[in-house]
Amino acid sequence: MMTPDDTDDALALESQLCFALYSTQLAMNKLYRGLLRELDLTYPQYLTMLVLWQRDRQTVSEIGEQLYLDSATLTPLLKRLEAAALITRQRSRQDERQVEIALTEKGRSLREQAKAIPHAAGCAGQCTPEEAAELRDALHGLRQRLDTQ
Amino acid sequence: MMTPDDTDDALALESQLCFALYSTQLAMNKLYRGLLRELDLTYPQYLTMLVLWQRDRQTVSEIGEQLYLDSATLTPLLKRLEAAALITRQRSRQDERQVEIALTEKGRSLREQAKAIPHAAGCAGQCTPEEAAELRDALHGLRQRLDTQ
DNA sequence: GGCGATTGAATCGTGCGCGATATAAATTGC
DNA sequence: GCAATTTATATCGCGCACGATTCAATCGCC
Repeated sequence: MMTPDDTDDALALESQLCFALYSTQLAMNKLYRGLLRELDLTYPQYLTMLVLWQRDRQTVSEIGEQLYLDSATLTPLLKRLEAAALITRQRSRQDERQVEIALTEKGRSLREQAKAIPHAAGCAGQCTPEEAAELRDALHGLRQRLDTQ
Repeated sequence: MMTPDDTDDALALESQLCFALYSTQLAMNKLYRGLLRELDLTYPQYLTMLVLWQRDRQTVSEIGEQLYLDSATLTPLLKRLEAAALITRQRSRQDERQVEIALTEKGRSLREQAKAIPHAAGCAGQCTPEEAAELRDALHGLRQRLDTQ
């Protein structure tokens, strides 16, 4: 049976997946702000460093593909990482349109301090590795379906 | 057995729940940008309207408690909703520190157009209601654990 | 009644995200 | 070989988020 406010329920804030995602991301951001304070990184800067720690020397758009960010976001962010002496930005010789991002020694060595962060975050979320992996995979699945729209 | 790069795996971008959350939220935001274009609302503005459609006449901090946002974010956002003639902002008589936010007739009537959005978003995410509810609850649980840290 | 503490909103500064546009380099087509 | 198109990055403008601070109103306490 259809009640008059079935559509009301659909518009209820707490019933919506999108708000669960939004507010949890806000909380996660807050958590990482604290964890990253002593590394002097913002959360998107940390993600960028993760990408470079996995593979050094990438172009702006290669980094962007992995983070789902474009140059309008990355260029200023990378300039700040450069100002912090964690990376260098240099035009490619082969293709002058591209800018190669490379870690400095300081950038590489920051990785040691960063190693503690995933575990600290896991503790804060009070997730077992299995729970975390399951939720992660569900989110990646959702993102993929959203991306292909 | 411990391999030398166990910690490397922990720092891998795609292995991290936080990045799954981050990138899925970016994708969700992009989806809503499209859906909300004809309502002339941003996504945080839409969430604010959801709060007010559920209960009219709330103070800035009451809205903030539901959205997990503070006045530094809400005040300018609410001023934009006021400029769009969707809400009014008025100092409370009883307590002059508070500002009461109320829907205008235009704000109330926008709800009719918004009714279509949750369903459209559900289709885009290609989730069954059950999947969506399960993921939503898992996220709310995580957020709660993150908040109480 | 008066005064220090608290509360609610606003303001300021910084750093994302991203649509739109610009610019320069490389590639394609003829 | 050169004009037209495409590609990679940068720039601009706007709207969040949020830490830090300010300011006025209210509360608590004597």
